[in-house]
Amino acid sequence: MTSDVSTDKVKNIKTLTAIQSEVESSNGIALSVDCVIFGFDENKLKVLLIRSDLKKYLGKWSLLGDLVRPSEDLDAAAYRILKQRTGLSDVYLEQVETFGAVSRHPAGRVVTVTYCSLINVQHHKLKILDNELHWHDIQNVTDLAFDHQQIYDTCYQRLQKRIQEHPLGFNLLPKKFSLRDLQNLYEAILDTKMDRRNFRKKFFAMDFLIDLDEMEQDVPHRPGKLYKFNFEKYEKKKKKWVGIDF
Amino acid sequence: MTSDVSTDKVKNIKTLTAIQSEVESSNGIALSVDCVIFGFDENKLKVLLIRSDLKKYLGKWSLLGDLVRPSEDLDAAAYRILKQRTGLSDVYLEQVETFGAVSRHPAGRVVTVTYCSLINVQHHKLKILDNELHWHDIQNVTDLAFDHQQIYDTCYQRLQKRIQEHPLGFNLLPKKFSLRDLQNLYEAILDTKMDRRNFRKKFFAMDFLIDLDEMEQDVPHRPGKLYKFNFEKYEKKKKKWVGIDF
DNA sequence: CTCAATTGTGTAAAAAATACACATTAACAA
DNA sequence: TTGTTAATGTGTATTTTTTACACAATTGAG
Repeated sequence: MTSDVSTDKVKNIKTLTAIQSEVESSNGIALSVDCVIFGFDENKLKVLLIRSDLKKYLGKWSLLGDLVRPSEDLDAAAYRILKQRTGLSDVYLEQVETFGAVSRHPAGRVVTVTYCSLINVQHHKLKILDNELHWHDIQNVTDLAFDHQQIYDTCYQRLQKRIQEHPLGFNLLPKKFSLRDLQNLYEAILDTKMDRRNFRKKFFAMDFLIDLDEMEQDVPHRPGKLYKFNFEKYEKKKKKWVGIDF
Repeated sequence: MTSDVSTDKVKNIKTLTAIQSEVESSNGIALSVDCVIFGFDENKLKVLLIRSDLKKYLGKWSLLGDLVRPSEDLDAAAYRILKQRTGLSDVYLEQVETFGAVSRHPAGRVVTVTYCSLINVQHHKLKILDNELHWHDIQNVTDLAFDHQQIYDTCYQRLQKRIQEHPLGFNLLPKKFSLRDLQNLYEAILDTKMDRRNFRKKFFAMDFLIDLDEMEQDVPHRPGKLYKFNFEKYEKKKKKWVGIDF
């Protein structure tokens, strides 16, 4: 883990204004990566946004992104952005869609490849030192800068779909969690209520949970058991995986 | 319908060599679109490929693609390629994934946005006049130029998945078809055998088939009924659509 | 007229999803 | 210490969905 992300930011992260000048000086199509970074905290699904520094979008929030460097793989660019902004590496990242309407960016022709990322807010919490960067409840994500609202909507829908096919949710939880935590997460992402007994049945049947023989602490009621996710077992089964159903 | 696609081609379609010089003269990242165009003929799933004209890939087959023009939307570029190559417009087209490894193209940095397209071979049949362009059985698609094998594999997997969630198969069939045709199509795409009775049951339950009160002609056995697909009804239901299961 | 090939149809069995209730545990307040 | 609160942990019956499976009817060909 790096010691100070804010320093990195000042040094390495281009502002949108800087991007603008780069795009203008180019005579072709510029390529960027934008990340929709999801987190889960206080039983709410959150997304990490930054304030736009373009005049046109003054005060609006936007996704985290940057231009792709000439000798950088696309995925590497997405990882770089995540690392710079959250200090986290080794996180879940999935390419979602590429947006390339001619006039989507006021600075010129910028095509953007978008990625969806799931991170564990506990691990990341202390590293946001820039007050222009905030976790937003997904309820309140409206009217983003550029075409970022559309991008965000697409990524959120993708997340909803993917989490019903693969147990990705674990990427959003701390290492140890209770089944209630897990269900809260699924209910937050899918925006539904589920039957507690059937939910447990389904997850136990999947057989990806390792019982830690520990209990929740400091809860004002009967504590639940804690589990961790069996990533190895999932990776093995993933090839043949057809899907979960909720 | 345009009268002569081959003329269009000579005038408008860049060769890969031409792309190469464009890429080399640029100092940034070039952006292209590649299309995986699927067809269905003689009960086999086919994909449209063209011979590479790059020395490095001499004799190998590659996907149909072109550079994106500076003032052209991404989707428009994909439609343009389809129109130029098949003469067809108004076809099913879906963006699949963007490939951007630094050295994926020998001519320089070219990031490519890939699209999957489904077309009706009957409508298109007469328009291939270029003998460097061919329909290939999907069984025989191996060792494509560039990273096109990977791209093709990704698109084929996507097709297999999508066709189990949405009734896209109709885009590959003629307007009138029998249930046997439909089942042959699904069996070809998914590479499985299905129970005839259960297959029929499932499709009738979906309620997207319009009985034309016509019969197959010139078959050496009892002829089957012909149907057409109810696109309007599907479009209405699509919003709430969760998925078919096969 | 018979043969070959394929269509069209229904039902029973198995599997999966859903609905639903009560005893148990720990923290806290009285 | 005891009762209250708020949640955990568990099993079964019902419904729905999926699967497996067989036989009569139709057409063209010989």
